Amino acid sequence: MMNAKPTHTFTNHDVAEHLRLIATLKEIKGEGRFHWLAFRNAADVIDNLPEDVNDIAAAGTLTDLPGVGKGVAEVIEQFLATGDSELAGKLRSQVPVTLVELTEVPGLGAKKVARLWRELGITTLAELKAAAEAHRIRELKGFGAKTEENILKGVALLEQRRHARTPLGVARPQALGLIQALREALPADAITAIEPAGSLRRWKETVGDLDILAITPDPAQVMAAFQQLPQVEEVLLGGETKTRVRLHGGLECD
DNA sequence: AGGCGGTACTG
DNA sequence: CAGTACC
DNA sequence: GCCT
Repeated sequence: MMNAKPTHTFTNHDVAEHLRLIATLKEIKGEGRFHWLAFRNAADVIDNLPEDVNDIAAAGTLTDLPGVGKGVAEVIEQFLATGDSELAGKLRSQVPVTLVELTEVPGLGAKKVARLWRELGITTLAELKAAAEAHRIRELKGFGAKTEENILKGVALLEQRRHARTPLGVARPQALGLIQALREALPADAITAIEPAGSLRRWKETVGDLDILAITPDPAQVMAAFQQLPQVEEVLLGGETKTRVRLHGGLECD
């Protein structure tokens, strides 16, 4: 039986990444929020799908998926068949794809990346680093010395982290440990619900940081307890409803 | 046709 | 305060 | 863009 097992078989994750690429390029291009957000949402849906997106496409029921309408479905079909899409192609001709990695520098979003590109001609991490070191960034309106420092830190972090992501097998037990510790540190009714989020929740093979989500009647109490856990090395940011810390070992956690 | 979250940091 | 970035 |  020649039952068609195409040479180009793409996983749900491949599709999701393609949709994310489109979303980011659209965002850099300056399209309105909801245009690109739709693609990012759809990407998350596909990424978490238990079924194979190839089967769904074959059945012609892509648009039954939440967040997948005519536009996204079209892109998915093209991608599954060719490994690319017209939309992505058009976007690539308008925006350098290398800008996408700049977007991964913490503190840099699409807006800033777009300006760095148009106003300073920066398209790569190396160029970004050079410009920051030469203090060319702070010349831009809305950018300051602090932003420049953060960019330098961010680039360094990215260069390291790129080759040092944490395996799920290490990260998950740590997260579960934090959750348990938090529960034990507080009265039972202080936390309505608490669970891993982000890449942890999506069972990605490696994670860049830990995300934990808690539902509580008293956020301040939980934030305080979180910051005082023994696992915490340094509080990077402490808000009323959100806290970011660095754990012993370097892993960061929200 | 109309809606599409909320907070924290920077300048 | 406005603009931006992130969860 | 997608959903209601």
